[in-house]
Amino acid sequence: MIEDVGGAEPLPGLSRERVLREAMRLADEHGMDALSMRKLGRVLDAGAMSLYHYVASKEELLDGMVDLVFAEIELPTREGDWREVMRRQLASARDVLVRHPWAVPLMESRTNAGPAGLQYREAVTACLRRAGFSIEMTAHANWLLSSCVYGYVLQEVNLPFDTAEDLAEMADEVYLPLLAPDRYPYLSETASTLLAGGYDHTAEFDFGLDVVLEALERLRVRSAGRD
Amino acid sequence: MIEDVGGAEPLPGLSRERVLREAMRLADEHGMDALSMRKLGRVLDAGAMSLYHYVASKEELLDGMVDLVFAEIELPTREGDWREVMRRQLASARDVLVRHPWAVPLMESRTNAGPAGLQYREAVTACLRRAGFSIEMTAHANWLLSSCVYGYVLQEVNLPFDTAEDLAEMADEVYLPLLAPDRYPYLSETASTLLAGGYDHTAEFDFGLDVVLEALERLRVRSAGRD
DNA sequence: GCGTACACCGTACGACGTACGCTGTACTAT
DNA sequence: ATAGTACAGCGTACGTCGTACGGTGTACGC
Repeated sequence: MIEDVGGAEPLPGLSRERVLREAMRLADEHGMDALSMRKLGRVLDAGAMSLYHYVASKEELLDGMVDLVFAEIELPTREGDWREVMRRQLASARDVLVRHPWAVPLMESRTNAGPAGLQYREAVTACLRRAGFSIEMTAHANWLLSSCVYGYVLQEVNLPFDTAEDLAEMADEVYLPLLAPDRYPYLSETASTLLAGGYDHTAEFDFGLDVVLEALERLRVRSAGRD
Repeated sequence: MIEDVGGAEPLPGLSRERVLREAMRLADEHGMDALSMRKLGRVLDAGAMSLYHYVASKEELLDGMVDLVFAEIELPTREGDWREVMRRQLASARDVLVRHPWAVPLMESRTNAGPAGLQYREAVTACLRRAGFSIEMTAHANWLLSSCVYGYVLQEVNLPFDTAEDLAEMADEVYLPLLAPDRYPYLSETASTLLAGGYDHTAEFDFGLDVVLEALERLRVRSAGRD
């Protein structure tokens, strides 16, 4: 059967690229639960089994999606203060992961890094090494910074509100009753304060990142002075 | 039908407690994929549908499991230097999460904190507040420390080896071919070095934690001096 | 004109979560 | 004693999932 190449829509037949892209779109818009081979096929005007010409299995599809996510993250630039460079880079990583929240748990259970994932890690490692960190310290820093991003996004996508208004709306109905002050005095104190002052995901992220970057800088300078 | 109370095995009929415990055992031993209502029922000598008398849905079952995991984490003690207390506490958290790796992605997609989860967060918040952190700074510290633990465990359970021997074994077959030095010079440099020196998950965790704790202590002292 | 390769699909199998309605037992009110 | 009610547990069935398998038609080399 010949491919229907009539429409103005992007229908250049199937391709691995198109399959992965559409899978990402489905996951972004309707969540990971909505991503089934049948639904993906339907979106692509194809049968479920046709997809298996481009991905070996659903697992491999997920691997590919994760790699596409890595490819979206800005790589560290080559010049500039390493802290500034990493700040920009990690902000981009957070951005991308928040935009594709399904990717975080996926990265966790996935062992096979794709080319984009490898290139990403290579670039970050390179940035730290060029800044003067030793190999061991680079490994430490790499771990710590990645932890912050992963952990932060994990927490951000978890919270059931996106904006300060959402938060204020939910507070009365859900949070305050849950956090009875007599049972959870400290939590409820914190909740009230944050509620009053507004809550900004980005500010929270930047603050933590700053603490870590400055601490690492101190270690870098100290070890450099010892050379 | 009367319950068969003959055997020496722990068979006190069904109960929410028993259902949750057995679900955890299944997930621990055979992974999250193996946790289905049918299999869980079989392990409990019951039909799948009987479980629905103790959990409203599989989602609620997962909520309960997550809360049991929180309950396993040691709470911070009341006295001692806050850094030492938190170090112990977070080490316990890492320990528990590595023992139940399925819990990490679960915590991510779960909005409803159970009593143990709330109590855990309350205790950590209390510890930081009593150490002298402001409400805002406590929130920051809480976020940062949690991120480290989550992110760290995310990375640890990801790595396909547990011990240094495992790593050495896999290295030749998998890592070194993957990390071609001409394409990924920095990564392969790091891999060789870490391989030669051995790799210790605990040391890596402790190092990063120390960096963060010391940085937070500096902030605490500085703000205390301003009072 | 024929053979082969390939893109694609329909069907089917065994798993899954769970809605529904049926059992048999235990307890309470009369 | 009897009837009524509540409840623990189960069997069956529906619609979903991933995917193995065996088609079917078109394109192209000989």
